Amino acid sequence: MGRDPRQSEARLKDVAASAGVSRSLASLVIRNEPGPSAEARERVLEAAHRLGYRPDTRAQSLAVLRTRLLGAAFDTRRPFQIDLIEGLYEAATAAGYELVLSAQVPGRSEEEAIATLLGYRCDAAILLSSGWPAERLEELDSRVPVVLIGRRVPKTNLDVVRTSEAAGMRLALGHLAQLGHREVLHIDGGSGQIPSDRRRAFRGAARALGLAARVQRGDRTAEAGWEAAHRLLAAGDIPTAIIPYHDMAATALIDAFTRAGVRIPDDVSVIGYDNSQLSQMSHVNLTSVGQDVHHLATQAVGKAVQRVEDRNLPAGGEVVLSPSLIVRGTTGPVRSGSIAPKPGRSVP
Amino acid sequence: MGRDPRQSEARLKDVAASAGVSRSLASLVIRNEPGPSAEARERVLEAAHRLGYRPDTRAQSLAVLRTRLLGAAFDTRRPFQIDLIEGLYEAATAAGYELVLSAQVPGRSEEEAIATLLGYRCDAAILLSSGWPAERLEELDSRVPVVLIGRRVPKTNLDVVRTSEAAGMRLALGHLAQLGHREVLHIDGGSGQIPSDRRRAFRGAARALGLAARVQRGDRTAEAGWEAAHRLLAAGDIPTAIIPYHDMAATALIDAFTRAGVRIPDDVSVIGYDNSQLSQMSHVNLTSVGQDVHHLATQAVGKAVQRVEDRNLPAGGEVVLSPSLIVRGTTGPVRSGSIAPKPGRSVP
DNA sequence: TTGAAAGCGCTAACAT
DNA sequence: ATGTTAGCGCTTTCAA
Repeated sequence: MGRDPRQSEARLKDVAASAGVSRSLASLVIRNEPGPSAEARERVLEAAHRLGYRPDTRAQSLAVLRTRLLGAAFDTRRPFQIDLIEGLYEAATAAGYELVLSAQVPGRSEEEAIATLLGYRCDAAILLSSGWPAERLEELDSRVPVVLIGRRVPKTNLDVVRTSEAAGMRLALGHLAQLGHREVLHIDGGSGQIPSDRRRAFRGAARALGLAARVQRGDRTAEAGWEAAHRLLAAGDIPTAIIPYHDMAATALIDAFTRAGVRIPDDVSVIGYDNSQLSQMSHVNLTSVGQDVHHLATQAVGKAVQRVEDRNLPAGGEVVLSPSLIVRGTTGPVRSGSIAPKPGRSVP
Repeated sequence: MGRDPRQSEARLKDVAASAGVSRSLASLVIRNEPGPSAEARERVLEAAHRLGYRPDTRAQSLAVLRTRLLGAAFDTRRPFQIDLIEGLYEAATAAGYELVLSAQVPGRSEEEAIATLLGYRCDAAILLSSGWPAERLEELDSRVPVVLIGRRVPKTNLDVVRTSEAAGMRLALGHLAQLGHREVLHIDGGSGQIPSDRRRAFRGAARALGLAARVQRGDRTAEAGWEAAHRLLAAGDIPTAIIPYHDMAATALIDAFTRAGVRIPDDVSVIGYDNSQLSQMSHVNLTSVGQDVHHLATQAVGKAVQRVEDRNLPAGGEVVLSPSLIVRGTTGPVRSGSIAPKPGRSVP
């Protein structure tokens, strides 16, 4: 077996030797701790640079009994979580922690994603997509501080950061009511805590505003919007305002309607959910209930860090943020007169 | 400072003690190595389970001088790379490695993403989105085996796995030619290695097929498609076939056209690039040149692992895969007669 | 301001 | 089949 042609990774020892100082001195310099003389500092830094030295985070964390690592488990298939990742990096960095990602993908369960995080011994875990029941989450939380984003976990005191569904629906339906709409339809997200909360919030807000509320079953896919549109077209029963589960479904629904000659927002107003990159694209231009990703991420990291730094702290319960409504081009005043969709293509 | 109320993480030592065996025996059992008796095995496993033991990957890798970690640097803003991640997890797992992700996001440069990976001491780095020049990549490769996905790096022998742009454009333009199109337009992706390769491939394929080729400047955003469509509409100069840079741009372009009363594919055929989840959505139903994500990921992991296991191996150059054309609903036979787009909305 | 020594959790080579 | 010992790269007392 031949020797590695590649120069083996430089270690602190090498840097110290090369600079002619002890390892501990070199260590202090590298971590920018006070102590070493300016001259020693310079020599060490020079050597480190010359050798391309980079501290080994494993050894480092092993020695200090802390990883300063925040684990984040997310699902590649949920665009909203991708947005969240961006905010988490920023917040973690600001708090002096590193973020380590573990993805849930088809073929890699939440189970595995979380197990990996535990293997890294991250100081806390932030779960963006947990479908786990309360008990499992609580058990996990007894091993490492856990913060959930987005999802309510009833009957527990787990750390949760989420956006108020009730407030979101109040904003959305309030906007529609103001535009003169009297009947609203929600295409829901199927089963799961968030869809169910959102559904309930929809009903509650409609009742409070005196709007007639209808709910149609859907799921978390874009297809659900597409199918709902076709169902409505087939039934010839098209409400003046629709709130699909999220932006993806809303976009698909709009597309189906547009192709069928139903005009948005002239005939039907549509409000999405998540204010995702998709909704922001100018050709989509979707009115949407936005979660404040930045704030969500900051709060989650804040909670995590708090529990890491004071390990006596128990889980702190929910932080509920307010959403905002971003009014774009898919909502408008209700038009009198009936809708006469044309089947088939939309051009004369 | 109070004591941690949380039971401190169980260590191998604890498991061994609890099972009444030595650490090395416990280690063998945990790693499922031959040696320990069935009875000892059982005792250790039981203790491990009871204590919720999970090996510390840091300590493990430190001891074996290998992390069995494949680092992947990607960009959250590029949907194609998200798809790739899924494939990489699968391939890495199959090869007995773990995948560790490091994202490039607005506010976190490629620089930092890669530095983090080096800190983890991953055995090899797979770069999905490198914009680095050849020299920097070569220098990095001298520290740790590097495999690039997607991007050609001229004049080097770096490990690269990519899809042939030439073949992709041949497929796309061949399909269009067969449908009777005589003139094709490419909205390009601006500057960068991939856009430039793709542009050149477009021109080459058009020439070979005897098609009139036009190229319009764009960039890597969806907006570029939207804007291109409006430019064409304004100029009243709409070709019968268009190949935007990627699916996102294609979708935006189609949307702009549809709203203006230009029918797809009746008036204009459109082919996207990437066969992304977006293009697969039934309401988008976009004919698209697909890169084989699974194959791309497998090859990249294969190359990485090869160089990890035989560290004498030099970088192995390019692997170029063949794309395929997924024909969906946005391409059709060229129609005789001129296109008369209606400005404004699409319904009578 | 600097150095020596112990230890973080684990594996590996070598006893027994 | 099982235990002992040294060491992975780093930080951290503690002494000099």
